[in-house]
Amino acid sequence: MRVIIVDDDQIVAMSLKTILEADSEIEVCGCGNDGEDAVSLYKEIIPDVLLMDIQMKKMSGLDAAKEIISEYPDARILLLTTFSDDEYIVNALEIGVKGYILKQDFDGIVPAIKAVYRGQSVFGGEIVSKIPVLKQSKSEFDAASYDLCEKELDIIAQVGLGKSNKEIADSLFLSEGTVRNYISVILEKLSLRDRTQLAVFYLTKMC
Amino acid sequence: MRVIIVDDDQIVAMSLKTILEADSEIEVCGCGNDGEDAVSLYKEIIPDVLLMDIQMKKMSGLDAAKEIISEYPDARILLLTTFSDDEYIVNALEIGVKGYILKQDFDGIVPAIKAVYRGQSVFGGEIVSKIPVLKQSKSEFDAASYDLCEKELDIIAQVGLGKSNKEIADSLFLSEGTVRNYISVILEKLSLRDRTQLAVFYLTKMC
DNA sequence: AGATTAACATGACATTTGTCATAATATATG
DNA sequence: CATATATTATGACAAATGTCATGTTAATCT
Repeated sequence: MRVIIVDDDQIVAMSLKTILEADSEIEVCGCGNDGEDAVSLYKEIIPDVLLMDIQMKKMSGLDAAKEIISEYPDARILLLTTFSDDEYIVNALEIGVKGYILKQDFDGIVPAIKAVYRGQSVFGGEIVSKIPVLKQSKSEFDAASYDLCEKELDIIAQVGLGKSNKEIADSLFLSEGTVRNYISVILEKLSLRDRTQLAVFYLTKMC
Repeated sequence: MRVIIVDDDQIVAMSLKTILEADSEIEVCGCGNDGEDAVSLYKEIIPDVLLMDIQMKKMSGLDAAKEIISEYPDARILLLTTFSDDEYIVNALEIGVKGYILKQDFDGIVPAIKAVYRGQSVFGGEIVSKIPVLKQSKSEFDAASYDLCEKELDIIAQVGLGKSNKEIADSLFLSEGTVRNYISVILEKLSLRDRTQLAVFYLTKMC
């Protein structure tokens, strides 16, 4: 299993090399220090796995990965990140990187490389939970648990569209005062303060 | 590293056991044949990793995973699937499963277990590309095209959280009247009527 | 220096909003 | 039938909101 290591920080790069070479299956066949190194080394050596830092001068790991994958779609690239609250995760997934793990997780790097080598994708720690689809997980909002009736839900939906009380009243054939009362009750039930918070609640919790 | 194996098919379960036990770091400390086994074995043994088939009679691997994770949120569960075009992937991610790989990928299972044991998440083959996020284009809202300055964007974001003028004023060290004026200008620029519409705009177009 | 502009503030005002007490009507339930 | 209960409505009131004209200060430009 031939691996290339690319990291801005010489010390980190050497530490990684030591860790990887302690495993008999792995051979470190190249080392670089920035994204441009990564691209040229990759083309020259065509390793089994490219282990690369994300934040580097000259060319970021993300850009290097993009360039490499555009030419070698099956490239197995494992990116290293420093913090788990990393916003690059979606970009990395879009580019087609095979892994994205925390640099600090020394023990995890070897198994991650092996898994990537086998064609799997690996994501460190909390990183998976940062993927937006999952955050906007339906959250299974339950109207019953808030004791909201059908009409109240109608009204909430309209507030969530930015409608005024008068507009809501007209569309439901109610008086404006009635709508005001409904909203007052809804705010009480949901422990909210005003219609703006209700709109925010609707859009973030009920959609 | 203590692992439980749960698979509908006795033969597969035994094969897996043989593969895993060939690795000196792994100890198979339990075997089951359906979701209910998985739940009871998990509670009894509390293994480091639970390796489980998805499709099983009595109780599916997905349901079992859900039940286990609701009680043990840190449970490391690796699900096995037969086909890579598997639609359960998003559900699995939402439930909080730590891995989802192809049963056929015999060579990949051991590294996958080790990576999961280290706290990483592993997804086999093409599975990652099935995650819907990747197809969603971000709205790419351009503040400049609406002629909004930095402070206005700050205020919009706070309206989008449901804050009152007073709260916004306090957080930005402005007077309430000033915030009112800012919002009045913002509404004009965005052709909106009130703060609720602004919150809706923010949440749907700017996030 | 004089003029201009940006950032922040005030006060007055109309409107909208949220709360509350109360009540009319219809429907259901005993 | 009598009594709940749900639905809708009113009016009064306070508070928050949005608009507008105007003012202050400090920085910038000519």
